[in-house]
Amino acid sequence: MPYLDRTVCSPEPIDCRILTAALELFVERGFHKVSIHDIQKLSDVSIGSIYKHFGGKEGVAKALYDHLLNEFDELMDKINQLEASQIEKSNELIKRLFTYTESRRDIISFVFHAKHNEFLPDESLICDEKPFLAMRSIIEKGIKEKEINASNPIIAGAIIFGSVIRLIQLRLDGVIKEPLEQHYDEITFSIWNGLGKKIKNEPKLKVINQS
Amino acid sequence: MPYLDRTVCSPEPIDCRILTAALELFVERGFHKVSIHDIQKLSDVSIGSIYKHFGGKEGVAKALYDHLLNEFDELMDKINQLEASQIEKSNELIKRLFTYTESRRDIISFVFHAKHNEFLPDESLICDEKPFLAMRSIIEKGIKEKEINASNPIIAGAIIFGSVIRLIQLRLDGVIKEPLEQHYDEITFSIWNGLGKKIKNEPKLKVINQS
DNA sequence: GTCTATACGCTGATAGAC
DNA sequence: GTCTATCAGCGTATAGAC
Repeated sequence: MPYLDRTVCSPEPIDCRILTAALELFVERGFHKVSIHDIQKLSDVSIGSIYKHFGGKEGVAKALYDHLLNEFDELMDKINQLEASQIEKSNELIKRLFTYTESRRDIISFVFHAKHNEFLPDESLICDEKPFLAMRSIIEKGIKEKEINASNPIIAGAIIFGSVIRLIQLRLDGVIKEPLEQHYDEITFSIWNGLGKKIKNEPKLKVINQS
Repeated sequence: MPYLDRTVCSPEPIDCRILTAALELFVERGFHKVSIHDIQKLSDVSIGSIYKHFGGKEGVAKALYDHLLNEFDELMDKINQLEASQIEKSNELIKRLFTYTESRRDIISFVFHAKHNEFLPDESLICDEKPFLAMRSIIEKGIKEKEINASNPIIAGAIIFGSVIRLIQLRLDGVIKEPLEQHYDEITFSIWNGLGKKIKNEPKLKVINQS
């Protein structure tokens, strides 16, 4: 996957150099604490060129956002092409996200850790973007096919990927010391089978075991 | 609970007026898009006074942060005084958070939706603050007392409260249309009993039913 | 303690040379 | 297409009157 990477592309095209530098800075300091001059310095591309290519700082952020969402969407396509149950597809996604959290933390950080609406005001919510709709659609199918036991796909999605995103954030913040891959089995098991022991609604549990 | 509230305190002390206005603005636009002049206008307190009281915009944000964390900490104290299992305590917290999300969305938004490290650089991570440690401690006890079935309290906490925080965010963003209280039963059930139907590790499920 | 007016620096943006 | 020099505006912070 041709992710933006400062170390890989050496005589990179100029717009790639800009985006790569911007990603690094945005993740490190946050959008608002990065100036055009900072991007200019790190990318070694003149301010004029930055304006020519992207029309300003917001334009750089938007291009970066679109580019990374596109990469993420391609990943979702691959996952959707798998011959697998919806839960297996979800788990594959979780595994890949954990791997990227270690290998490309800047990308994961920008997509999942940033408050995009603060610097992309016109942008629709990230959860309405294509790859996130694909995620939701997996959950919907899972519910329809009685694989996932929930009444509402949005809520089910929030529970599943809320957990995953939180784990990723804690890992990025250094609260979790070990790579998340290491906890993959426990996490997916917990998500799909629950953490609880004391069960109030006994009847419902039986539904879970049935079929 | 004496939360900051513009409508309640009418001839408020000056510092309360500043904090209340700041909270409103920070939540609406985000910290970086609010200027001292904006706070001055809304609070109707002069810039000089704002500097005297809080030493600047960051100072206002820090005071707000401390104040709200303190309120949250008092809530955790109350919950910890309940004669209840750890799961019941967690559920009580979840219920209260859902209620506040409807009644005091600004507070919830500032505490859970903001990226504090972007404007409070020296501040420790929010998950290391007192009330969050109290949350973690509930989980730890739950695991020790074999109430919660997990090996690692941080991961268990991430799964439980990651879900909850995500739901709150989706509610604040308007993606979830109904008040979360309405989904409380389904959510807590899903969190504690899992979403999955196909269970790979049959043995572990039996452990869940036991005792 | 509270306020107003002002200074200064930084940032985004442009114009024009190469 | 790429760059440099420069400008205008905003936002923080202060000094000093009341």
